[in-house]
Parts: sequence; C-alpha cells; structure tokens
Amino acid sequence: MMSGISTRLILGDCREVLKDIPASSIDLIFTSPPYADRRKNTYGGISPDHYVEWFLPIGQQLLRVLKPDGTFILNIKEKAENGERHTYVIELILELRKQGWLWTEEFIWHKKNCYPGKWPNRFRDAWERLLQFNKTRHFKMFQEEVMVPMGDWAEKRLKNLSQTDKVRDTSRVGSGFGKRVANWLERDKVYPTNVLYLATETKNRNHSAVFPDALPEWFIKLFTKEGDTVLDPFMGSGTTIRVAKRMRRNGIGIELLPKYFELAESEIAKEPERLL
Amino acid sequence: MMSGISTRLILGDCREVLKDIPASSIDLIFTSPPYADRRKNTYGGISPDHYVEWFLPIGQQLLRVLKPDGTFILNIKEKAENGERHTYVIELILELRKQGWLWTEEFIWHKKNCYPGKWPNRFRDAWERLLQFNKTRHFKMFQEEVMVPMGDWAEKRLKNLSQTDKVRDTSRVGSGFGKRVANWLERDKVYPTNVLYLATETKNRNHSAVFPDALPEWFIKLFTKEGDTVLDPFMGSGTTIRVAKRMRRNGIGIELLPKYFELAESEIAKEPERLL
DNA sequence: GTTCCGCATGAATCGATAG
DNA sequence: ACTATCGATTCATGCGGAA
Repeated sequence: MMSGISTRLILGDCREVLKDIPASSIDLIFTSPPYADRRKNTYGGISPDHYVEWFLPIGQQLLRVLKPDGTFILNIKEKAENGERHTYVIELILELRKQGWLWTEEFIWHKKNCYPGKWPNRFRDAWERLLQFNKTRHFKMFQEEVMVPMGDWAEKRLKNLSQTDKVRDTSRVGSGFGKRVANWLERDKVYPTNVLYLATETKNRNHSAVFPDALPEWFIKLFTKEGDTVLDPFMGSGTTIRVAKRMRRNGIGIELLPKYFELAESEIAKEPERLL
Repeated sequence: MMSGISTRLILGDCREVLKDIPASSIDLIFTSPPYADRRKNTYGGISPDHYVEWFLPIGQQLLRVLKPDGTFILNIKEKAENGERHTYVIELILELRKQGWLWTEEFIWHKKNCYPGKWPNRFRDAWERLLQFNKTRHFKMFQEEVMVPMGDWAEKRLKNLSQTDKVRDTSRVGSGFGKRVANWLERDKVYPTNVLYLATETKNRNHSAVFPDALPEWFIKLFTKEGDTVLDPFMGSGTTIRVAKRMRRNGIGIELLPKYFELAESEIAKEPERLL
C-alpha cells in the first residue's frame, strides 16, 4: 500500500472481537466507553451498579493486546444519581489495578463550553477524567510533541532568565551547563500540565461528537509515533480512529451498533492522511 | 457583642478537640488536611498506606458536628509514588460513604500556577480535588451568590464592540451608550461550573500550604449565610477562618502546631470584618 | 501615577546514592 | 531488596524597586 498505514474497522462486540487481536500489538488505547457518552441503550444498558463487573473482562483483554510500553487512556465521567456522584469509576480504578494495570496518572479535560443546564443542588459539570493506565513503569512518552507556547510571563519580559535560575544552573557540576542555559534562553515553549482546557466543538460536522478531535490528537501525539497502532474498542462515530488516520497511525476501531459503525466508516473514509 | 459573630481558635489535636463541639452545630466544614507524606517536619507525615485509617475517626466526628443541611468540603490530592498515583484518596471516598456521608460532588481546583518540574513519565500536576460531602440530599446552597459576572457570550459581545465605540464610551461618561455597556457587565451573570480556575498563593511565606482566599470564599458564599458557622479542623495559617471572619461568619479553627496556631491567630486578628 | 523588570519560590517527582 | 536522603529539573506569580 502506498500510505503504509492501515485502518481496520470491525462491527461487533468488543468483548468478543478483542480476543482476535494479537497480544502486545497495540501502542495506544484511547476510548470513551458507554456512560461516559451517555449511550445508555448500548450493550444492553449497563446499570451503574454493574458497570465494574461489565468492564473488567474488557480491561483484561486490553491488558493483553497492549504492548509493554504502550498506554491505555480511559475517558470517563461518573453520572450523578440520587443526588450523589456514583462510585463506579473509582471502584473501577481499584479493580483495574488488581488486574495488573498501573494507574499512572489522571488527566483532567476541563471543558471550555460545557453542557448547559441548571439544577438546585449542583452546577454544570465542566470536566471529565482521562485515566492513564500502563503495563509497566517505563512506557513510551514523547513530551516534546505536545509542548505549548509560553505564558504571558515570558512574552512580555523577553524571555529573561532569573538570577536564581542562573545561579542554580551554574551550581550544577560537570560540563554542558552553557549549552543548557542557551537552550533555556531561546525557549518559547513549555511542557503542558495534566489539565487539558479544550472546547467541545461540534461545528463542521453533521453529528455531535463526544469529544473534540484535539483530545485524542493530544494523546496520540504524546504516546505514539507515525506507523504505531491505535485501538478504540468503543469507536462510536469514529473520532479517535479518524484522527489516528490523519496522523498516519494504524487504527483499529470496534463498534457494536451498525448505525454508529456506518457513520464512522463514512467519516473515516472522508478523512485524508496527512502528507509526508 | 457589637459584631454579632465569634471566632474561636483552638490549639490542639482535632481528633480530641472535635469531641467537645456540639452535635449539628456547623454549617460548613472547609478544610485541607495534611497530604500524605507532605509537611513531614510538621504533622509527622502520615504515610499513604495509613491515610484512610488515620482520617476515618475525624470523618466520624465531622459527621456528628455538621448540621443536617450543612456541607463538608475536603481539599485533597493524592501523591505520585513509584510512578503511580496513590489510591488513598479514592479509597477514602468509599470509606466515608460507608460512614454515612453522601459524596455529592467533586469540584476541581484548576491551578493557574502549579509547581514546576520535569519528569520522564508525567507532566506538572495542575489540579486538586475539592470533594463535597453531605449528610442529606437537601442541603443549603445559595447558587446566586457565586454567579460569575461575565459569561462567554457576554464577553464576546464586549469584544465585538469596535474600538471607536469603546473610546466614545469612555469619553462620554454617563451617556446612554455607556450605561448600556455597564449594564452588560453588571447584569449578564451566569452560574459557574464545578471547575475553579485560580492561582495559588505565593506571597504568604510563613506557611507552606496556603490556598488563595478566593477558594474558601467561594464555598463560604455558596453554602452559608452571615451568622452561620464555619469549621476548619486543620486550620494551618488560618486562611479559611480569616476569610470567614471577613465575611461575617462565625469561625472555629483547630490547629495542632503552636507555630501555625500563633500565625493564624495574628493573621485573623488583623482581618477586619466586612462592614454591614 | 503607570509600566516594566529583577527576583524568589512554591501541597512536586524522579533517579541516583548511601545506609 | 528496601528505605532514607539529596540533587536536578521547571515556570507562573506577586512583590518591590526602577524607569
């Protein structure tokens, strides 16, 4: 094939389909399972009280198919029920750890424009969890790929290096100190934090996506290189796999409902790969 | 008493002191307990593995002293250890529910300026949890008190004003157009979300763990009225109780260490109550 | 009076080194 | 092997002095 990458879309129940995927073959799993996206009737309508036991066999398969240095990002948010936040998400974290997953980090998606509404006992929910799990402590991470422009601080002050930083740097033993300072002086980008402040954009598409392209894009940049493989076992309308294709990553998307599967197929077909 | 409100500061271990506080007498508990293994030289550094069992007796007392329609806000963040996020905070949530607490909501404090640093496997941590617990589903909440002056759309409307209009507006003080702009600013208030985007406090160098006044202030406005009572069992340098005094709420602050107790005393003494 | 700039310093985390 | 200590890394903010 010219492009060198492949995009596989599979119609079916990921509890079964995942069994056919080879072990240690996936670099990044990025997914937003039902309930995070309110698809209540999918998968027979999982009740919150049975969510953990429903998810665990899937977690086991994901653990199998992920490469040792790969990463699993789970986008999820518990619903409020009877005036309380339900506990199935935090229970799931504890159970996935028992399965062998490392709970490496919890990123926050801070939604710029969240769903409107008003309730007597709570405000609008403007954030979701992006739980990071890994198989080992030494996973691939390409931090430079997601650096962001420096804040007002340096833009206004012409990238001044504080005296403290100079002293701290000078005090370190060994060679290479001058080079490091030079790098600092010319730097205009900084590493991001574990909070992603993104809008939930719905424009330019005729359906409402669960999350904006920028969300999977950020994690694909951070945890994979071109030619790596991204898996989304709950593909939905195909955002993750479509973005993966655009970024020249191999994609495997699994979706149970024909309606979503066909939508994803057509959306992904339309998406061109980025030029080399 | 002229002021009509009282501020009680108690030097001692809250595990003991709380027993002397009458049942159902507190409207709001806002506290930031020592984080596991932090402030070792001060609180003796509770180890992560024993954090839950250390906190539970305190949770029991807090449940007793809180009014049925009162609220308990717990500011906390788990540390990273051996490359993983520790689970003691989410375990604490589960255990507090077993104690009878309702886990009503989880607010996020998105820190504008988080601690710097770089590691091979994670980014800077820019958020903390503000866990909301209640005794009943029908608690006091004064949402109008924390409405934010400008929503996104109002902000955009102001930005869309031409520069000429802005100049004309400032040059014609009291003109009809100027009043309308002022009205936009005053009138277009929207309810906030469950994410608070605030900077940490860096000016107060006497205590290592100060959150900005705006943090307790927001929750005091949201969950209490003038004359209500606010409790902070881990007072530290006294931010919560000082803000409560300024806002004409009764305050009860408990602190174990004489050093912080005296600091809190002097800071709170300096703080004037807001005029009626 | 503003604006600008120098500077110290944080509820951090990891890896290496030492006991 | 396991724990305790230490050095290295990093950046937004507010204060105070200067222009």
